Amino acid sequence: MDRLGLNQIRELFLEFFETKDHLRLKSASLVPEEDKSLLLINSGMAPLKPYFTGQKTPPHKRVTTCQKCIRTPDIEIVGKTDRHATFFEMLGNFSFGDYFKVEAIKWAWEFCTEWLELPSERLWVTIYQDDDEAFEIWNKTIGVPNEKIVRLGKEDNFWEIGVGPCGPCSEIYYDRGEKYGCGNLDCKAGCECDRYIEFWNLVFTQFDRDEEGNYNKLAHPNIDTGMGLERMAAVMQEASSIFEIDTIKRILDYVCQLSKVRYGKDPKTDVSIRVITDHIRSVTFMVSDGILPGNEGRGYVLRRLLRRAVRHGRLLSIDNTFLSKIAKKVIEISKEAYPELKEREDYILKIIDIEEKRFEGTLEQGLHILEKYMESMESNGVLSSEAAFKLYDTYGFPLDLTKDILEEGGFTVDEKGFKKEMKLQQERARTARKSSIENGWKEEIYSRLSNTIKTDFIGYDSFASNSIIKAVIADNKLVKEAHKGMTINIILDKTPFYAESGGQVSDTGFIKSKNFVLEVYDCQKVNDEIYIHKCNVVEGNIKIGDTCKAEINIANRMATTKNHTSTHLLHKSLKNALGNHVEQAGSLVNSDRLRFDFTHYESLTKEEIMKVEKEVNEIIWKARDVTVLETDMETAKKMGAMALFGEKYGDKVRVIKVDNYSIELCGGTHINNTGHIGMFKIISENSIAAGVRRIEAITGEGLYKYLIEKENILQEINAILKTGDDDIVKKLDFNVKAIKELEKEVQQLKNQLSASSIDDYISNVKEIKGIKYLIAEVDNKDMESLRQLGDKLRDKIKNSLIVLYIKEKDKIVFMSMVDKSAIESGIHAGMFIKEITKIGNGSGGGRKDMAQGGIKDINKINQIIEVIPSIIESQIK
RNA sequence: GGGGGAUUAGCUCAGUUGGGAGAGCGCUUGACUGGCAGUCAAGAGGUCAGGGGUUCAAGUCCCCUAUUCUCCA
Repeated sequence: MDRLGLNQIRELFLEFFETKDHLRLKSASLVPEEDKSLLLINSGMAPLKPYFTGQKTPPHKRVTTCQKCIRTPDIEIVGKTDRHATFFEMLGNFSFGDYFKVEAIKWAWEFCTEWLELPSERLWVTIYQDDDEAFEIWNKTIGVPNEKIVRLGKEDNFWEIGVGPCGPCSEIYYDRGEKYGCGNLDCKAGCECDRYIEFWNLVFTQFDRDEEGNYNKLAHPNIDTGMGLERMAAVMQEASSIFEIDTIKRILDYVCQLSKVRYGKDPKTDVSIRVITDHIRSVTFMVSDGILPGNEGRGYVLRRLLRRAVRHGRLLSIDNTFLSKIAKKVIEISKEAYPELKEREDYILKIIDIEEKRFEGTLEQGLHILEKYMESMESNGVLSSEAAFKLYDTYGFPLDLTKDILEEGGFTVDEKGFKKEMKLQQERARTARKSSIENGWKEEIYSRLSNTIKTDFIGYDSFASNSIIKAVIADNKLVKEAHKGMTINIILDKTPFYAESGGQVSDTGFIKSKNFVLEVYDCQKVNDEIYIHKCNVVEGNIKIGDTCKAEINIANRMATTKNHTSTHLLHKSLKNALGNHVEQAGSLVNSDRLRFDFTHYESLTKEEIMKVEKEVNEIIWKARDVTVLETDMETAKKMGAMALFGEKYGDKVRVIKVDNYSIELCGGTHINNTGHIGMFKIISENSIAAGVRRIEAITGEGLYKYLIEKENILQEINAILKTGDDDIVKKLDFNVKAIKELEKEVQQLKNQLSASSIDDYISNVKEIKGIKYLIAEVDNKDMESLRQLGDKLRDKIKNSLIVLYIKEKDKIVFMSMVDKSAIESGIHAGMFIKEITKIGNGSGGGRKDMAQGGIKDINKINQIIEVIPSIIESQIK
């Protein structure tokens, strides 16, 4: 047995199954394409599901893959054990209704013993307890001795998930030798201890479980096998943990080199080293598949992995940003099998860097808050679970960090309470999810249809077609006919209607015959094979088999088409202006405008926007030719075509080429010369998520309308300001300045006015028990000037209580001020206002020296004036 | 999808039971000054995210919306 490297084993496996007439497929993206039930690809067969369920026809009946996978449920354990990892690769061979048990078992054995040269005496197998067929093959055909075939129950060796295809499994184990064993007499394959390691699982999908729980035999059973590449490598290299496998070890060593911490010295730091080693692999691959750190879904998984890695980096006292350096190592090691890593290297490193820096900000904020908490804590105090949880939940500050810092200050934290809060939070989320999970499965009807009907799309060249109605669907059921007033879905044999995809909205239009008129408001496609026209029956009756004329709204299509070609120009121009890290992250193209989301780490400057806009317009004005050609993926890539993250491309791809400027894969509709676009204008630029910007732009007729709108506004302004376009800015500037100056002047005059009238007010001052008091109505004043007047009066009159009021339509507002010496005598403005406003059915309050209040019953003002002396008297000490 | 925060001057942020919008930095002006963020003084700068409500009175309380951060799924 050779000590094969991980990369060698992968290649051997794929080659082996190629010799058995398997088609080698590239690893699918970690982002599931059509499976909404899955967050991330977590097994080798996950991306092939549609082939197993019959939804899609596989390109070949025998397939072999090496699939990148991510699993995070055990994230807390990773680093603490030898085997757990969030990222792993799964080798698999698959049969879609072709070969079955005999071949699957035979080839698995052949590969292990002849290609990998594993000694057969070390191999054990397990089977499902009732699967005698598998036993016969292992025992009779292969020659595995009776005692090395272990029968296991449903829990271990029967694969099923709810309803659907399922079946028994058979696993192959490797015996690492007695020294790893538990010593029990009945220790054998399947034992919990570390002696027997399972590395290959063969699933024989031979049943279909229905809703009543019956297992119905499948006419064409499938084979689905999975072999953990890391586990296999561990066996081949006699590694005691996955972290000692050649490729992974290189990453681990690099972590040690960066942190200057030796591996194997301290169990605590070892955990951190392993966590970083594992997590960075997940992070690098996730980013390369277009996932961005965020607050939900996959983005959140990514963020959590990345931040955990940073956190452990700090535990190793790495204090500068380091993750992207390790990511670079990952790329270097895995680029042969996953060329997308190298292709997007700059981008991947940039995104990781940004997120790591962002996390630093989060930590700083949390630290600030924690310090505040600590200031108000007694020595040896315990931080409440609420406070700790809030730090974690709201500010993203890790608990272990909270603990460490508290410890340094001699404090502790209520961890039990924290866990309780965490549980509550999880339950809240779970119950909320349950109530929203009940949709889906409605598309099933179309998946079945796609086996019998196909729609021919002719809309690239024509706007109308003579078609035949192949299916009519109403209320999610197939019907034979429909009539006026119904909302139905129609499938045609051929159609000019573009179905929504690649961001471009669907065509609208009409389907007509002498018997009926249908208005098409939307068009969607299923499996790229059937086009579903959503329509209202405007007139007449329609039935299957009718011939008809399908016509799209041409003006709409043309406007949309212009916007779509502009989107390509924008994409290229952004790359030119900002750099190669710019990747499309979403787009919407309709007849009104285009919306383009792309990865970029900061807002665009005005200059950048203008530069981008100008470049696009120059291509338009130079009237460059746009050509479309169909080719295969290989050739397209060689031509340098930009392809999108997560976008699925078939064997044949369309390449849209704008002269020598832009070249991009795209299934949308395009004009044949950029001149038709007329003109291009960016109307907004903003952020929609961390690291993702959104640009909205308009072209052609839409832009013309936009200009007219702006012109109208300008004319209105001109009319109001009585100026022409040339002077408008000057005039407006002048007016704004003039208004400010006038306001100032008014304020000054008001002050002067009240100053001059101050003497009048003073002449009305009365006195009781040594306290001078004044109550006066003030005209045409706001609260601000009331206060200023009050200030002045109070400063002028010693030992005083000032009460000023404004009469409004249905209320009176009071303001009261008391000077320092009067306060010493016991006068309290707040209490005073409370007393007098009570009389007039109002309320109020404030401080000793200043208070406000109001009444609703304005007739009570005289009564209030009368009682003032007695209130003052009662307050004097 | 669910929960918890945040949004106040150009920037970083204070703002007590609701009662007079603030600090530091930056900016402008002036004076002083051979020093590493020079010193001192004066000044400009605010739709307290937007909208609605409660109240005599809302930056502050309640509701909605937007943006953003964060946790959970």
